[in-house]
Amino acid sequence: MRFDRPPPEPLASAPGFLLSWNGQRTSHTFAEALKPLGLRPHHFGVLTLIDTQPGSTQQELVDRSMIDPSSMVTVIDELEELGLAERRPHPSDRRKHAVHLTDRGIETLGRARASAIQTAEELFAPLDAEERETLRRLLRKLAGVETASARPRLGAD
Amino acid sequence: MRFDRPPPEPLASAPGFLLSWNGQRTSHTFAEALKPLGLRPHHFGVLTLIDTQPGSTQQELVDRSMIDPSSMVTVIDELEELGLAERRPHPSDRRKHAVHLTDRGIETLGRARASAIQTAEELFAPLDAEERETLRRLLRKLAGVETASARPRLGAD
DNA sequence: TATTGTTATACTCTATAACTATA
DNA sequence: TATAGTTATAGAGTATAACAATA
Repeated sequence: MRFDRPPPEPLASAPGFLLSWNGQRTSHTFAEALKPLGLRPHHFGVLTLIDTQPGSTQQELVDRSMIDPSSMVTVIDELEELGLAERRPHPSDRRKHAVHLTDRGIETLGRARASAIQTAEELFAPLDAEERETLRRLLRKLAGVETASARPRLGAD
Repeated sequence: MRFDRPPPEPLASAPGFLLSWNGQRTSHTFAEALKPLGLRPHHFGVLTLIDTQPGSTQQELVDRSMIDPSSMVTVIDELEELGLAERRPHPSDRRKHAVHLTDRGIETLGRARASAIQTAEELFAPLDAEERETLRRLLRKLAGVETASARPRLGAD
């Protein structure tokens, strides 16, 4: 699929297609922005989750990411090869690993976040601040995310 | 990716992830709905385009669908195998094919549309009519679709 | 020379099932 | 018996480049 021009009619009039197209373009653009850092979207997502809760087990990361277990193994393998994360023995269960970020992982996550913020800025440029907030609210409602009071948002990706 | 539950935080707070997730769920749900008819989303899209402009060349379908040329060959091959479309000689250029729907293609397209309408109804159930229209408007703007006056919309997919 | 359609191929991503070691 | 992690494998989907026929 090409994303260098808007979808032509009659596709652009179909709400389902519109949503798919915007979603795919978004993933694609973020993926491109992460490439210079040697990362793919899953790497960024998992780095973020480890940062949020250092020492998570792989199973916990699976639950919080919607990535399946075998893919999670690959992602963490790659993060280790890149020197961004490491598996440590879990204190109380020898089956589990406690996954942590390395110093370099923390640095790289910072750079990835900056890149994501800039990408989001470019992607959402056609919308003003109020429209962006409306879109976010509608997408959360559509996804079935609990809208329990005002959670702090991530701003970036 | 699993779509049977909403994405957990902090992913659900990231506008880019939200958009990707909703888009992927939408594609996935439409794909599932089309399976009983033996169709994939590309089949439905191309059937729609042929119906809109019978006798289109494959290149025209490529331009109007954002499907690349070699994939278009496969899609039309499959539509022919299913007895839903056929390549006819182009009246003025022997390199080209004029692609038409068969009677069965027209019937199947009708069934696919009905299925798409029902799927869209289920997907967008969390939003009321006004919210759906707002979402559609914002997604069109985000995609860069020209909002030139009121075009008739497709209602369905 | 350029265009239309085709073929062959390779690549990415993901899903599935079977296996191990521990509990 | 059940769980955490791993491995191997297969499948879907898509992109790329080379090619033949025709303009």
